[in-house]
Amino acid sequence: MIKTRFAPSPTGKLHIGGVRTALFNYLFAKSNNGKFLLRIEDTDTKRSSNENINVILKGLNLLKLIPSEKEIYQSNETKKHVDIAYKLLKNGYAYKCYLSSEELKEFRNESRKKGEVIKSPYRDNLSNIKNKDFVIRLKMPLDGQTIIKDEVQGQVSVNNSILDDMVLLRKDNSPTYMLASVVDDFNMEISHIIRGDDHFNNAFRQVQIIKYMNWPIPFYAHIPLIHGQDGAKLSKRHGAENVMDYLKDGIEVEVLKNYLLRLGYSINNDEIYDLENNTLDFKLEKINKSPSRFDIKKITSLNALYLRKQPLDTILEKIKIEFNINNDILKRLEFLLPDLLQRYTFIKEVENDLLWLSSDFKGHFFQLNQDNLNLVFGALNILKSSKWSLIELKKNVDKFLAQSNLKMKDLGPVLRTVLTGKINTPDIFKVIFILGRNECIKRLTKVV
RNA sequence: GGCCCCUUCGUCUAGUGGUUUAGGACAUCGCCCUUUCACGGCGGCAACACGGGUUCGAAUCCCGUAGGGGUCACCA
Repeated sequence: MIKTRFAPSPTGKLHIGGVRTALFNYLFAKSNNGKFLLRIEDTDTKRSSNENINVILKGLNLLKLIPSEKEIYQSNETKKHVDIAYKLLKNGYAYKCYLSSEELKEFRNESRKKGEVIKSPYRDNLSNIKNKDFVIRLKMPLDGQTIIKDEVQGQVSVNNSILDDMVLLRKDNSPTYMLASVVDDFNMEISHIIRGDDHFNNAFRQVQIIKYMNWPIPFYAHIPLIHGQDGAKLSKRHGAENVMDYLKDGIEVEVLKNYLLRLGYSINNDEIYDLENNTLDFKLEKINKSPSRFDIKKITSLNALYLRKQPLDTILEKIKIEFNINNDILKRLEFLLPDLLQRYTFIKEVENDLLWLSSDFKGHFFQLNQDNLNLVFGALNILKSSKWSLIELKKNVDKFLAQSNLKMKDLGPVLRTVLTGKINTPDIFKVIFILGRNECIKRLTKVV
């Protein structure tokens, strides 16, 4: 059974890169009739917060990236992690290191200069030192190579000499991420670890624990990071890295997911792939290896495109949920929505139109010059007498314009401004038609 | 600096040795449509990082160089 997991640490908000990782994990699991699990990596008690956990939970829910099972909290698994550390210690695959942080600092400076990895002098020191704090470190193999067959990166090998004896258990007996994550993945029977490229180097070190424990080695897929416009790893300074911000700004969930997917994964030449209603045969090997830049302009235009492609009912439902729509408005909105949608980038733009769509619309006071006043009078006459259909209205207006030796461009903008208070709306005839005779006369009369 | 990865229009990408005058999308520019704003339509600008090989033939394979990124914690 294919099992993937998304394992965020609640030390920050749910950011765009995390969402993409979650999405890939989700898609891959679903494509293979597998399970998508969620594990909260909250072992860093100082930086983790419940608030962030809730943001992650709510965010995934909102994005419809819903785990197959209840989420697991890494902090609840601590005992298992510690047990493994001691088991490794007992079997000679790990050792107690008594280096102080000052000593360690010195070692680091030196090793950095030499381009070597820190070797703790306690690695082979078997004498038991009492009454002193220690950490447990993993005994990395000193020679040979470690090979990872990564589903995205391909086969990559690294000399074991560059692998450091990473800390498994801290001085306070708490497990590090390096240990905890491996143990949890084993216990959760994760078959495929799909995570950010920034973890790639960790894989070579973590796999040693797996080998020492004789556990099955999972498939790895390290996906490239998303970069900001400047080409560097996406971070706070690039503005909204919190997904909630994009959603608040009006990006639709489906668009966000679509864009994130297509950033490094292409489906033919489709700009929008309907993830909701289609099953995608998601293949890890189709993921591009190079990082890509997040382009707010593109995702914005995708949003506009998406609105135009959506069934009207879907959009209408969303509007109804977010705004107060009475029957008056609803009738008009339903009629004009297709035209309106061609003008929107975000659904929330409807708010401006809801104003004049309402019979409560007070309008604005316009000081019209004589020419324009005459036009309004002319229009009033037509509206009072015309048969109320789009065709008849247009016919009568055309007749009036011909008689007055005028063009539509003389009349249209004037009517639009008076009737709607806006300078851009759908076809003015449609506006007039759906507002209705009384409403139009009411609004026009106000300015004469 | 060590190690690892990457490199097609400004950006996201298609392309897996000949079907390619390198295709699409966003952005940008121009034109058309036009009652406004849009939509839409048509068109322009614009890329295989560089240098060597391999081959009858290379964006596609190999090797260098350059550039970019990631990572080097008792953070995750």
